[in-house]
Parts: sequence; structure tokens; C-alpha cells
Amino acid sequence: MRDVAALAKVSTKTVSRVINDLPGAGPEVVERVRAAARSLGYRPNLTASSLRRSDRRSATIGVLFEDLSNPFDSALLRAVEDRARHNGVLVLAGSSEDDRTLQSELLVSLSARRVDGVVVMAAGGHQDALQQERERGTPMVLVDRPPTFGGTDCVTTTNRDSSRDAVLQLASLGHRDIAFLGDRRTLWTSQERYTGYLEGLAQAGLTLRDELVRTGLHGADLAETAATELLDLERPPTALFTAQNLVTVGAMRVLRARGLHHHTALIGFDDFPLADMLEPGITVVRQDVPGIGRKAAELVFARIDGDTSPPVHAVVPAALVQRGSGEIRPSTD
Amino acid sequence: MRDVAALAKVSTKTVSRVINDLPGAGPEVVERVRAAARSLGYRPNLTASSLRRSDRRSATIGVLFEDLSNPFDSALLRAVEDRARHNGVLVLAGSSEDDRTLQSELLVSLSARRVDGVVVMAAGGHQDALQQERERGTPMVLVDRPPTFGGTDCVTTTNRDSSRDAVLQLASLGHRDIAFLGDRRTLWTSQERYTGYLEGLAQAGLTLRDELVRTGLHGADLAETAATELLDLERPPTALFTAQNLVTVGAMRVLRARGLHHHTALIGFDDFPLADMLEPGITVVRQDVPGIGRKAAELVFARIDGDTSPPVHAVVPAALVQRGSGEIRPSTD
DNA sequence: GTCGGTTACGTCAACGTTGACGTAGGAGGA
DNA sequence: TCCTCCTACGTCAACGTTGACGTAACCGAC
Repeated sequence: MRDVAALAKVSTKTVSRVINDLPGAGPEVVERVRAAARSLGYRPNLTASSLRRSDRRSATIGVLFEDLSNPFDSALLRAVEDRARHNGVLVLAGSSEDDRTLQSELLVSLSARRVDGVVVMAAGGHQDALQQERERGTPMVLVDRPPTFGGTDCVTTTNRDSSRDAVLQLASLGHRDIAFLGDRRTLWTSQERYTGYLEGLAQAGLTLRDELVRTGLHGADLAETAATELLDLERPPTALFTAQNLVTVGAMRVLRARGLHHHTALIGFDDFPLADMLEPGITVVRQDVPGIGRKAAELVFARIDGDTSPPVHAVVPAALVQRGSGEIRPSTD
Repeated sequence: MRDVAALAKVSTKTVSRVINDLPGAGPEVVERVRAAARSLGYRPNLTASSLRRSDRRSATIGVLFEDLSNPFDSALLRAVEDRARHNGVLVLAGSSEDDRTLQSELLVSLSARRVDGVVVMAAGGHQDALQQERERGTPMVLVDRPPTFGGTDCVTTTNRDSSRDAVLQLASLGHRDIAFLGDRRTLWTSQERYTGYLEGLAQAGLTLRDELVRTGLHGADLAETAATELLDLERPPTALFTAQNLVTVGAMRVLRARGLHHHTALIGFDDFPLADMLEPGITVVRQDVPGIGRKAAELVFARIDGDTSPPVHAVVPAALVQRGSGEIRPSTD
């Protein structure tokens, strides 16, 4: 910047004015400075600028999801990114791997870089680190899972209602033995979906069979094992409700391996690519992922802009997408 | 920091020493400073620190891919992120949407934040903005597509060789009419895969039928149209080589709609989730995405650490994964 | 002609941190 | 005893930028 000022024979302050399109620079000087900046390949230093400016904004937000390579997470990231770009804001992204220690470290890293706000998919268990960061004043929005502490916005989907609807659809087709396969119980979404499952059973007048409930299935492999065990029961389920997409994939693998994919009904929570291309197509509860991301980004930016209205828990509706697997009737033998 | 210093009754410089674990602070003082920092909730400001430090590192790198919600891109991002975390480095991520203007703007944004280096999936067409940034001294590694300018590392896969192998496999099964469906011709990968296709045909002693080549298929919809047209030919292809994953999906949809998925062979470039769950499973050329990401990250970090050896073009081998669709023989009617 | 107002600059200090360097006090050796 | 060296601090300035404020020149109005 000093070099540009010297070359254009003005003060650095005037260069600053030109760069930021502030008034107080004559047209001729503006042109001279622009030319000098171009010829020297000058790039303003945003970090220095934000250090000095009164608003102290870094025009950067942090995004802390479980696994950026997961389609759900990456679609969410993309939605947040689009909204951020719209505001001239860049995104620092990290994967917490659902590990509180790692999440906490990443949060400190983001904080050290003075991000203007964060969008977090909270790791399971206590949220002390998140709460602490929030209490330091960092604008924060939780996605997918709500905070266990107060004063913080979040965006989730209709986990319970949509799960209930899925179970009700299976029941209405005549299924009486509907299994629940869920992710780790520490996850709020898992619990909600399980509650929805229970509500669905109750509403349909079905009684819960405990041995048809398998949880703690983190990853497709564990889901495969669980599905295998379920199908080996003396009275196996005629329908499966899988409460997470990797679990759905694991269950599908087993059904397919046993040639049951046209006989055992399956509804999964969370859509996944090509679910429509399988035979049968997989009926799923589809979350509005871009909608969730957009909403989350809108909330952070509103808070960053000083919105002090009471915290919001936005719920973005999910929809049941019928593709075949969830419309299979129980075998009549 | 001043507050911490005041509370611990030392100078800010001593606080700095304690925070950075530098020698020159007595054990008692260290403890006092630590306690003060804790009680005040002090967080060092990395941007101010990097402004002042001599190495001028921001401990942040930029990642500029085409679309972060694309599974290929997000898997790559994750691999880079893992390697970065290992170095205590955070990742600023952006989607260029294969738009040079947008890519250039994002590059300027990254540069303004003084990232230590960038990993870029170059947008199609000229690479003036990339070259300019590179010439400013920013460590840069291109992934998926090589630079059109010199002095820059890149990591790609065996586009040509693997495409040739795919075509040779189809030819060895007896296919003589093998179609090529490719993405936009401005993309280097598209061109390479097409060249591999030509080499395969030549090596198998087959002659190229121009009407079996369709390119410029950006997205599954265009691929569907092209596949439909191909199958409507008087002498339709008995095998398809689809050179990008969305193109593969589009082609699959059409084959399925026409009931040809067990009769027309299909090999796609790039794996995608659940390709093994379809009927038939889709034979693909699978890139080693984590390997590419890891290598790219290693290269940037080496350059950031001052490695001045000649630029490298790393080639990470892809593998043909046989799942059924690529092993279909031509109908004998 | 004088005055208030505006425009187009410049000067200075500060944002939070650290490199360079200074200094006081104690340990150790000749 | 005196000098040297080391340790444990502190002081100062600077990184690149901008807010606050100053100032010189010019304009129009009375």
C-alpha cells in the first residue's frame, strides 16, 4: 500500500479511500491510484483492515459439520456458502467427526481467526464448548440438532412428525411388525425419530416389540449386522424404518442379499442420490437440505448484523417421497 | 491481551511468550498468566499475530472447487481438510461453478485474506487469473485438471489410460459400436477421456463412428437427451462409455426407461455412491479421490514450507471396478 | 472582502501482536 | 573482587490498514 501511495504520489490514506470507494478523492487522483495499484499488483490485506476497522468484521464465517464428505453435510455447506457469497463472505469449513474434543479445537481455531459467526452441527453429548463460545458473544446457529443451552438459534427438520408419518403409512398398508434401525442414541435426531416411530405405532394401535428396535448403528456396516439379526428373528419384521441414510444403505444391502427387497417394506430417513434408480425405488423422508442451509445462513447473518430478537428454532419441513419400497404390502402367507 | 497482562501484572510481551510457549518466562509467571487468560476467556488473535510475525503465515489455505456439493469435490475437500488439520491449518472453501469470473473473484477474496496457499480445480477456458495469482507467488496446486501455464504443481488421474482400458474391455467382449458420451469439451478431463476412447478403438481395430460421439453434456438432463438420440439411431450402440458421473446417471436412466439396462453395456468414468446396489451394478473407472486430495495437500504444504524443486505433475492411478454393466456382451441377434 | 461551508487531501495514532533490543539481577569463573 | 554470561523480564516499534481530526484551497453568498 505504501508502494502504491508512493507511486501515485499520494498518502496511504488516500489510497485507502480509493480502494474502498470512499468520497474525498478527486477523479484524477483516483485514476492515478488505480493505475499504480494495478501496475504493482496490489492486493488489500483484509486481515489488517479488519484489525483496524471499527466493526471488526472478517467477512468470514465458520462452518463446523460432522463430515464434509457426507452428501447431507456437503449439500448443507453448499447452501450456506451460496448465501454467504451473496454477502461477500467466505466460509472456513471443518469436519468435527462427531468428536467433542475435535469440535472444540476447531471452534478455538475459528475463534482465533475472528470469524464473524459459526454454523455448527453439534457433536453428540454435552455442548459445553459450544455454550462457552456462544457466551463469548460469537453469533452461532446450530443445524440438524438443537442446542442444550439457551439463547441460540437453530434449524432442524420435522424429525418426529415425518417419522410418525412414515410409520403410519407402513401401518396403513397392513404392516404390524415394523422395525426401527437408528443411529447412536446420543444424537438428538435419532431420539426424535425414535419418538416419532413410537408415536406412529401408538397412533396405529400397534404394540411395540422391543426386539425390533436397534440403535447405535453408526455406519452402514453396523446397520447390516443389525438388519441381519432382525431378519433372523423367529417373527421377523415385514417393514423397516431406517432412521439415517447410511443405515438405510446397510439395510438395503441385506434385503438385497436375501432377495427380500421386493417383499420387505423399507422407508428411510434422509434421501440419497440414486434412490430412485434402485429396484424398487427407495421411499424416503426427504429433508429440504438447501432450505435448511439457507435458513441457517440467514439466521447467522441476521445475528451478525445485530439482530437481537429472541432466539429462533426454525423447523424446515421434510416430505415423504414415495418410490416403491415404502409401498410394499406385507406378504399374505 | 492487555487485560490479561494487567491482571497477571506482567507486560503484554510476557503474555505473548507464555501463550506461544517461548522461553523466558518463569514458572510462577507462566502460571499466573495462564490463570489470568483463563479467567478472562482470552483468545489470541491469529490475524493480528500473522500480521506482525515474520513468516506472515495465516495457517489457512484456500480450496476452490467446482461445486462443493458434488460428491467428488466434497470427498476431495475432506481429504485436503484432513491433511490440513494435521498441520494445524484451516480451510477456506468455495465453489467456482466452473465460472471463470466467479473463480477469479473468489481467488481475490482468498488472496485478500492472505491464505498460505490454494488448491484449485481450474474452471474451463483460459487460466489467466490463476496464472496471475500464481505469479504473485501464492503456492498453488491444481487438481483434476492441469495448468495451461508453467511452474505449477498439479494432481490428476489416469484419464486417458483408464478410458482406453474401459473401451478395450468393451471391445474384447465383442462390442463394435461403442458410444462416447462426454462433458463439455472445454474440460481437459473430457478431452483426455475422449482421446483414451479413440486410442481404445484404434487399438481394438474398430473404426470411429462420428455419430456415436456426443459431448458438451453438462448435467444428467443433457446426457439423457443424448443417450435417447443414440439409442434411436438406425444402428444404435451396443455399449456406452460415459465420461463423467452425471452423464453416467443420465444414460442409466434412459437405459432403464427402455428396459435396455441388461442388454446395453455401460462403463462410466467416476464412481458414485450405490453404483453397486443397482441392477446390474455399474462398472466404473474409480479415481482414488482421497489419494488425489492427500497428494494435492502434501504438495501445497511442501511449497508453503519453501520447497522449490521443479513443479510436479502427479498422476494418481484410477482402477476399473467391474460390477456387471460393463461386462454385458452384445446381443447376438 | 469576509465568512461559513465544502472538497480534497494529509497526519497521527491505534487495532493486537511480536521481533529486536535493552536491562536488572544472580550465578559462576578467574 | 570484578567481569562475563545467562535468565527473566520490560520497552519500543512495526506489521497494513483506517478512524479521527487537521488544513489548505476554493466556492458562493452577503
